[in-house]
Amino acid sequence: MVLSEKQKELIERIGVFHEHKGMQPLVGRIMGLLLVHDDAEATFEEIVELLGVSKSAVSNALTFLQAKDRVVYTTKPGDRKRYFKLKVNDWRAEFERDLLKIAEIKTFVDEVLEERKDKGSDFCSRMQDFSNFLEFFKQEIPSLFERFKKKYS
Amino acid sequence: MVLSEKQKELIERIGVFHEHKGMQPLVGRIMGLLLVHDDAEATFEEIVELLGVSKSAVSNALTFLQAKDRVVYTTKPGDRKRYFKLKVNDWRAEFERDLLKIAEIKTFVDEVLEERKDKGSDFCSRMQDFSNFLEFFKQEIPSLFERFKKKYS
DNA sequence: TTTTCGGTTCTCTTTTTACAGAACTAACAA
DNA sequence: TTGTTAGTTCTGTAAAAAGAGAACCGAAAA
Repeated sequence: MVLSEKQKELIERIGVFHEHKGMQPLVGRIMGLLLVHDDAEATFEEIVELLGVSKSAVSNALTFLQAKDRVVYTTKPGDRKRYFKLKVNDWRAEFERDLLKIAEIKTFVDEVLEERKDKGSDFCSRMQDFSNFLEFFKQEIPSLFERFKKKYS
Repeated sequence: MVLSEKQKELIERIGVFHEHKGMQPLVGRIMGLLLVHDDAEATFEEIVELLGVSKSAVSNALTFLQAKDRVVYTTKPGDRKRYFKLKVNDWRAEFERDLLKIAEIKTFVDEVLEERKDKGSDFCSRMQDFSNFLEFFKQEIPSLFERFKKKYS
């Protein structure tokens, strides 16, 4: 396949978005490519050609994406190539991981509170509020998905 | 003040946590310092000395943190120094920003869906589910904070 | 069994990041 | 008016990240 201008531009923007999340440039662009690719999957060679990067870079990026459980590959009978695709089925699990990750700060908030000597201070009480909220938030996550499921069924 | 071993170690861990979120090392450690600092605030000079870094690095990091609305400074009469502290009051706004940020992917999902030609495919329908969920999620955010408020009052 | 294909690994280069250090500046102080 | 304080800005640099390119490797094909 050949990428349209619109597709190329989308890939770049999706790439930058993921870069801001801490991923390396090529990783983000590969995710972009797999999203806009007409077949929703691509071979190793195709990725190299469509993104104009080296085999080594693609190899490393794909290894990373597979380790992070974001990409899988399938094979086809009589074809040695691997067909890489995003695990779109798993958006729920992935999103849940993201939510838990941002709530992870609770660990530090709690440790800080334990360590501080000014327990009664305004500072500590604010931090305690935050910690309480984070606990509440974590507990709310499952019900969030359930409520969504109920709404769309 | 002087930092205890436990405080130093906490600062490093908080620093690394923020690094993983894409912030530069010193920015994360300054946030850590302001969290564990006995006074919950620190002067420019103190930050330089306690973290053992250069003035320029601290200046840039503080400028960044203020631009991101994470840190403010106060002054005291007859004292030219600035006392930098975290905006702990704003944890709610900050957390909301984080949530909106991870939901930002919806923009791309929707653009991808618009661009794709295989509208009826399994791939597209999964992506549409995800987009619907993200919309639902964004709408749920205010009520999340309200429910928390109600619970703790 | 040799060649080809599909991908990996290693080494080297380029680019970017993060910071140091010194010069600089604005405000106040002596 | 000169000096001091508190911080900023500029320039250089060490280290790390990102990727190129070539050598390599294993499985399958010829």
